[in-house]
Amino acid sequence: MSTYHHGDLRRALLDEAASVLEERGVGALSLRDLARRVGVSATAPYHHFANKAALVTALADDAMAGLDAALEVASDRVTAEGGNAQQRLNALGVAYVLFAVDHPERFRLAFRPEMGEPFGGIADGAALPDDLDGFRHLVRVVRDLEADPARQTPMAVGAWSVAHGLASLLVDGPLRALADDRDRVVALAESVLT
Amino acid sequence: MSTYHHGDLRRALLDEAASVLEERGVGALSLRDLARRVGVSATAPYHHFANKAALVTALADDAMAGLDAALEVASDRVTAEGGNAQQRLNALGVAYVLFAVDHPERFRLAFRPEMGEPFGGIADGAALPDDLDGFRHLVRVVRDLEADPARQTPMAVGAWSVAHGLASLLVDGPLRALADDRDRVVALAESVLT
DNA sequence: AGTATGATCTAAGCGCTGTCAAGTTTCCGA
DNA sequence: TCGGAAACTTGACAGCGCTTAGATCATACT
Repeated sequence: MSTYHHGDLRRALLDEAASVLEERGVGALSLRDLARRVGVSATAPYHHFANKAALVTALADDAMAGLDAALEVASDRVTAEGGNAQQRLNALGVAYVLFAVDHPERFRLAFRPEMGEPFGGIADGAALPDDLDGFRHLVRVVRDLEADPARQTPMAVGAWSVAHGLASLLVDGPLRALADDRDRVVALAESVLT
Repeated sequence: MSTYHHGDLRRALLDEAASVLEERGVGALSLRDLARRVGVSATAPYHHFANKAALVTALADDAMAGLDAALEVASDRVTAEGGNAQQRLNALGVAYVLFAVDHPERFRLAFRPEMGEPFGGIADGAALPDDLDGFRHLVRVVRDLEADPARQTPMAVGAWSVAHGLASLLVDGPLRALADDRDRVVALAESVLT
C-alpha cells in the first residue's frame, strides 16, 4: 500500500491539535487521541516531537505567530490610513485584545508558562531589543513615540501590561460576559488604552 | 486503632496540595499522590471533593483569598499612614504585583479558567457591584476616587488591567528576569501604575 | 540495478492517572 | 443500645505519556 509514510505527520498533528484546542481547550489535548484522529499509531508522534510538552510548545508558537500576524494587520491598516504613532499604538492594543477575545484558547496557550521558555526577556534599564519575540510592532511604535531610549522600555512595558491585562480579564476574568459583544470590547479597549 | 477517621482530611488534602503547588507547580498535582502523602487510600479524597477539578477549584479559592488578604494589608497600611485614595490605589496595584511575584503558582492558579467559574462578572454600563469576588478593596478605592458612578467601572477595569497585566508579564512573560529583585519590581510597578 | 541506510511508522508493555462500585469501619443520635 | 450515615478501604477499569524493540519504506550511493 502507500500510507505507511504519512507525508507530513508533524503538520497534521499540529493542525488536529489546533482544532481540538479550539473546541475542547488545552486540557483535552492528548497525544494518543491526536494520533488516533490522524489515523496513526500511538507512538508515531514521538518521531516528530520529543514529548507532549514539545508539541504543545510548537502549538503555542503557532498561536504566538497568529497574534503577531493580527498585530501586523492592525499596524499596517493604521499606517495605510495615514495614522500617527499614537493611533498605531492604540490600534495595536485593540487588536491585541480582540485576538484574545476571538481566540481565547489560542491566547491562553500562547502565554502558558509551564511548557518551556516562551520569551527572550528584557532587562530594566537596558535598551529595548529589536525583536521582543514577535512583538516587534510594539517595539517599533514605541520607538517612534518616545525618542529617549531610557524611557522606551517602561513605556513598552506599560502599554503591553494594560493590553495584556485587559485581554486576560476579558478572557478569564470578571469581564467574560462582555467578551461576546465585539463592539463593546472595542469601546472598552479604546477607553482603557490611553 | 484510631486513624480510620482522619479528623479533617479535606483540610489536610488542601494543605498538602498547597505545598505541592508551591514546590512543583499545578501540573504536578495528583489526587493519588496527595492521598498517598496524607496517608490515606487513593479514593478517600472523593468523600470530600467531587473530583480533581473540585479540589483544584477549592485551592484556587484559597489562593484568591490570599491575594485579597495581601490587598487588605496594603490598603490598611496606607490608610493608617494617612494616605489619600490615589495613594491607596497605587498601593493596591503594587501589592497585587508583589503577590504575583512572591507566589507565582498561587497567582497563576487563582486565574486558572479551565476549572469552574471563578468570577461573578461585571457589566459594561452598569454600576460597580459591591463585592468583585474578593476585590472589594479595588471597588472601595475607586468609589472614593471617582464620584460619577458611570465612570467607576471603566476606572476599576483600567486599574485592574494594568496591575494584572504587569503581574502576568513578570510571572510568565518577558519580565521574568526582573521578578527576583523585589526592589526593582516595586519601582517598575510604581512607574507603570499611574 | 541493487542494496545499504536512515527516516518513518507499528506493536507491546510499564507505571501512572482519575474515577467507579462495593464492602468495611467508625461515629453519633434516637 | 442500636441503626443509619459518614468516612474510609479494596479492587478494578480505561486512558494517559513514554520506552523499547522491531517492521516498513524512500532514497542515495556503488
